[in-house]
Amino acid sequence: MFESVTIKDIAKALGVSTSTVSRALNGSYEIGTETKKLVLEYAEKINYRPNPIALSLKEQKSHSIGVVVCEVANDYFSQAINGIESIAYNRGYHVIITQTHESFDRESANVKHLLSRHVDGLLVSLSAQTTDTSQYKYLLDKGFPIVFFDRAATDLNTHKVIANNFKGAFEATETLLKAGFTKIAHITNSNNLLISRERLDGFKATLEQYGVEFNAAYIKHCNHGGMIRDEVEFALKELLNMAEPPEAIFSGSDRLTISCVSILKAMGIKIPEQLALAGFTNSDVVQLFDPPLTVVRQPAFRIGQMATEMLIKTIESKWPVEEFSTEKVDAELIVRSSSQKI
Amino acid sequence: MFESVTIKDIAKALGVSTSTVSRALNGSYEIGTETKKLVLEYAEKINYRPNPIALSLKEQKSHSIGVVVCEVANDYFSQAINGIESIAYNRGYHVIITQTHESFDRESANVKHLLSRHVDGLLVSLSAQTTDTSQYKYLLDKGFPIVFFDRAATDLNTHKVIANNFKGAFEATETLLKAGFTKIAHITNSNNLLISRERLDGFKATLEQYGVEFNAAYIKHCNHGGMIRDEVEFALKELLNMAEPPEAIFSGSDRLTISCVSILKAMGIKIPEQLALAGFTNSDVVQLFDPPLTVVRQPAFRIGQMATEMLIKTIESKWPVEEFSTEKVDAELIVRSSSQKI
DNA sequence: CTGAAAGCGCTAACAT
DNA sequence: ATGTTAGCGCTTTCAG
Repeated sequence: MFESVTIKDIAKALGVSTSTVSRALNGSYEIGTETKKLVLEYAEKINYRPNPIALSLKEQKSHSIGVVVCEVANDYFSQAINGIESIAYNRGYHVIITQTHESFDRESANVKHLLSRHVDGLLVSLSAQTTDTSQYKYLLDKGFPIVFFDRAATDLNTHKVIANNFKGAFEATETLLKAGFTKIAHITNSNNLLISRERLDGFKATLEQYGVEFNAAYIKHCNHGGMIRDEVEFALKELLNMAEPPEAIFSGSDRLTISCVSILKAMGIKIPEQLALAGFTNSDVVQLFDPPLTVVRQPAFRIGQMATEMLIKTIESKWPVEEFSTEKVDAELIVRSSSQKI
Repeated sequence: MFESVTIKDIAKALGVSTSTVSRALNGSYEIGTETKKLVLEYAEKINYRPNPIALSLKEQKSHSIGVVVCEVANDYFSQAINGIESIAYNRGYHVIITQTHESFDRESANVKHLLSRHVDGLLVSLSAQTTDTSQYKYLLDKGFPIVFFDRAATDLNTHKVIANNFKGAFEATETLLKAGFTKIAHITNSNNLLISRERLDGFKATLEQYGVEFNAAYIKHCNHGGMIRDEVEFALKELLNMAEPPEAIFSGSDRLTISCVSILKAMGIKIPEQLALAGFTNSDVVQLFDPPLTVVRQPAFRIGQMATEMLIKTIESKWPVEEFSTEKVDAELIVRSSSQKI
């Protein structure tokens, strides 16, 4: 490896012991002011940097946190990672990112891999396929710090940071209703995901409040979260081929919203004339779409930051954490023309 | 830390020495078949995983690679990181990502931070502000492995993976010329970046080949690479206020292309009727724009993979690497309506 | 074929 | 106030 200065080099150069150097560097009181100054100056001069690996071995901490997301190349997650990174960096942690590609097996393998790397804690957003959360339960029971963000597990007692999905879905549905649509379909991610269930609940609640009857045939679950285009296309075609096809769609995830636009365009369906659309997405370019999209945008950066703050707090807590909190942050509805009645 | 099984536990349980266990685990030949089997089985049974931190300390290798990019929340870089991750994961390396936000100071700090973390090598894409590459020179001279991707330094002798920027720019300009535009402006990133210079060269070469005179006033450099919207807006306004304003724009980066569309829309300028557009971007949703965008798309995922393969090869090379190669990969021109003459 | 011991860089008792 | 030493988990001479 690229050679570097050790505490031993300093000790030798100054004719003191390594422990003296260590004490000086760590600002211990039981050391002479003179010696301390000497060591500090010399260390500065030769640009000494403690070896984090040695520290990790000693402290049994790696100062790294593992991140599990479905994919990096996704507006929501890349923004969240940006937030995670910003906090972790400042707190001296580094971030190891892994992707599940919505597969439970990949997710399990990633968690194992991260643990074998001795990460100090985990920031996870479940894959769409995941129903078995026992590996997390096992870890949490042992006191291992885990914070879920966005896609949390319902049955696990730990810190969570999630968007107010119910409210976001409510507002999106409401804007569609207010625009004059009553036959509204909802295309959403796997029902395994809590976010899907919450968004569906928000959707239903809005209909109820506005006195519109709920039609179960208008709900389509895409279990791969839009990763498979055919799945979305199939759902869309089924909806359009109904005796009474919907007039509007509320889509429940980043990828689904984009897929819907893409597929409808390819099919020659005009938005919003033939089918209006409002959906969750964190893409910042949807106002440039044809038509500009009405979206629910989550504060992904902030969510990443909050989750990381909670995780580091848990990691650095002296006592086993027993009290867990769930932070809920509001998503923002941005109304544009895709949800307007022409 | 979350407890884990060590070689010592196995040794104790089996009544052998730690070195025997180590040898068995590492498939050394100087060990009895019986003992070996015993150890292997027991290790398997109790799910033993070697401590990577201890290994790192011993081997003086961290099995991690540092990545320096301007930002994660950018289509090009998130795709590249995806590629980096895919290779690194398979080769047992983990990836530490840092962002410069186009600032030289952040870049320097990130490199220092990564080094203090003892990464085994660096994958870097320079910030738009960077002109001083002496820190990399210093490291390279010491034999430290660095691979540049996308935004490489000209004066440094090391591995590089870049897109064929000249060709990409040539084709984009050509499609504009063939559509019938002759007054073409070029908005690009800081001239500090080699990619900017190569793209400008490609632009000039096309004009020359098609016998169109080059007009220096049609070249606008945005030194913050589109991070600052006003900068792009100012450039665009200057162009439009010229006595002979351009009929088309060729934009030289992801962020600039998107910014141009966004600003022109806000200004009420119709694309391509009033101003046609073709530009570099890796966004996968630009065909949904109004109008669908003509773009040069780079194989970012592949570039990330190649750079990582080269880096790991260099890291694991027994002998100091003296021969460096520059891999050039083709970008793809995708023609859509933003570059058509109406 | 196997065990003992040193050492990677650092900290923290435990001496002096 | 400073030095000595052990130990974190592992590999690797060096003995036997």
